[in-house]
Amino acid sequence: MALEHAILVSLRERAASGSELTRRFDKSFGYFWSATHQQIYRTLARMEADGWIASVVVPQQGKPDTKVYDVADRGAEVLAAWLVEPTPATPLRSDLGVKLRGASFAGDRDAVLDVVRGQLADHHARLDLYRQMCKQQFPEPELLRGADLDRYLVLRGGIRFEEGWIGWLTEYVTAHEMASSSSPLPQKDA
Amino acid sequence: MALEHAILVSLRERAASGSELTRRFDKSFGYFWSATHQQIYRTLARMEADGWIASVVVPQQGKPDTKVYDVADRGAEVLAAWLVEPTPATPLRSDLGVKLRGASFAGDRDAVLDVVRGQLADHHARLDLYRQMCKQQFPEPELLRGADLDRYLVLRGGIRFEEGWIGWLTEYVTAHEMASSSSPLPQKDA
DNA sequence: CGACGCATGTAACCTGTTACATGATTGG
DNA sequence: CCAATCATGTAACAGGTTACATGCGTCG
Repeated sequence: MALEHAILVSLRERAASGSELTRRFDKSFGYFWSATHQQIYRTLARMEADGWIASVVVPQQGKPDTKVYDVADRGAEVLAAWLVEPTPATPLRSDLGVKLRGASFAGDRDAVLDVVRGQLADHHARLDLYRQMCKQQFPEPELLRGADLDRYLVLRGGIRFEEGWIGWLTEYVTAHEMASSSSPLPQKDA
Repeated sequence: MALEHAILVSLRERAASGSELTRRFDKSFGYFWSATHQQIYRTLARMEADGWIASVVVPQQGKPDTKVYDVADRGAEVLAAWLVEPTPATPLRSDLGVKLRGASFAGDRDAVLDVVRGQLADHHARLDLYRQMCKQQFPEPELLRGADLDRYLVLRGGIRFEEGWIGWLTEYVTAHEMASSSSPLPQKDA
C-alpha cells in the first residue's frame, strides 16, 4: 500500500488537515497519486490509531474547526524505511488502451476516434497547466536542491507523461486517418 | 469497469479458455491491462451468467479439458456500446512517484537513487522486449489495416511509455548526481 | 432563522490480491 | 501408483469508489 506513505510524504512537507490533504491530492500530488477525501479520512484515522501521526484541533476564522495532523516519530521511521525498499514496476492499466485495441469491434470506427480525440484534448489541457505551473513555481530549476528539486523533477515527470500520451494518441489518430484515406490494399476495400 | 471489456476484446480476437486468457493478459494485453487468473475466472463466470459469452467444453491432448469461451451476441453489443463511450482520463498512480517526491525524508538519499536505478533497469529490459516484438510481429507497419493496425499501434504505446519512464528516471538520477557533486549553494552544504 | 458551504465522517459495494483447494492427466 | 503439472476454481481480505450523513459557521 502506498496511500499511507503518500500522506506521510505530504505531511512531512507540511502539517495539514484532512481537507487540506484532499486538496493537495487533487493538485500537485495528483500527477502521480490520486485519492478521494473518504480514503484520506479513513486512512488518517488508522494512521493515528497506529501512532504514525498525531493531531491537534485548530479553530479557524470563519470556518469550522480542523484537525491538523503531523508526522510522529514512528511515522517518520516507517516512511524512511519504505522509501528505500525496492518498488516493483507498476503495470499500466488504461481503459483507453483497451478501446484502441478493440476499435475494430465497434460498429463505427470513427466514433472511437472521437473518443480518442476527446482524450487528446484533455491531455493537451493538462500539459498546458503543468507547463505553466512549472514555469511559475520553478523559474530557475538548475539552482534547486533537496526537497524542492524533488518536487520539480516529479512535476517534470507529469509533463513527460502528458507529452507521451499526446504523442501516442496523435500517432494512433493519424495512422488511422491515413489508412482510411489511401487504400493500398484494394482487395480489402474493393 | 473494464476487465469485462478487455476480456470481450480478447475473445473477439479469438475464442479462448480461462487459462489461455490468463496467458494473454500476461503478454500482449499486459502493456495496458493486467489481471490474475482468479480475476479472470471470476469475471468469466459472471459474464456467462449474464449471457455476454458462451462456453463449450473441449477435450485436449495430454491435458485436462478446457472450457473455451466465445462472445455471444449480447456481449458483442455491450462491447460495441462501451467502445464509443467517452473515457475519463485515468489518473496516474505510481508508488515510485511518491518515493521520488519524498526522497529527502529517507535517511539515505543514495538508497532511494538505487531504487530508481533498479526500476530503470526493469524499464530498459521491457523496452528491449517490446521493440523486439514490434520488429518481429510487424515488419512492415505501413501496410497494416484494421485490427492488425490497432494491435501494432497499442504496442507502439507500450514502447512509448517505457521510453517515457526511462527519460524521466534518467533525468531524475542525473539531476541528483549533478546536484550532489557540484554545490552552487554553499550556504546549505558548508 | 434558513440556506449554503465546509470539514469530517459512515456505510455499502466493487475490484484486485493472496492463499489455498480440487480434479484430470501425464511421466516416471 | 505417486509426483508433477495444468486448468479451474473458492475464500478471505485490503484498497478504492459512490452515496449518504452530521455538525459547525457564515451570510442573507
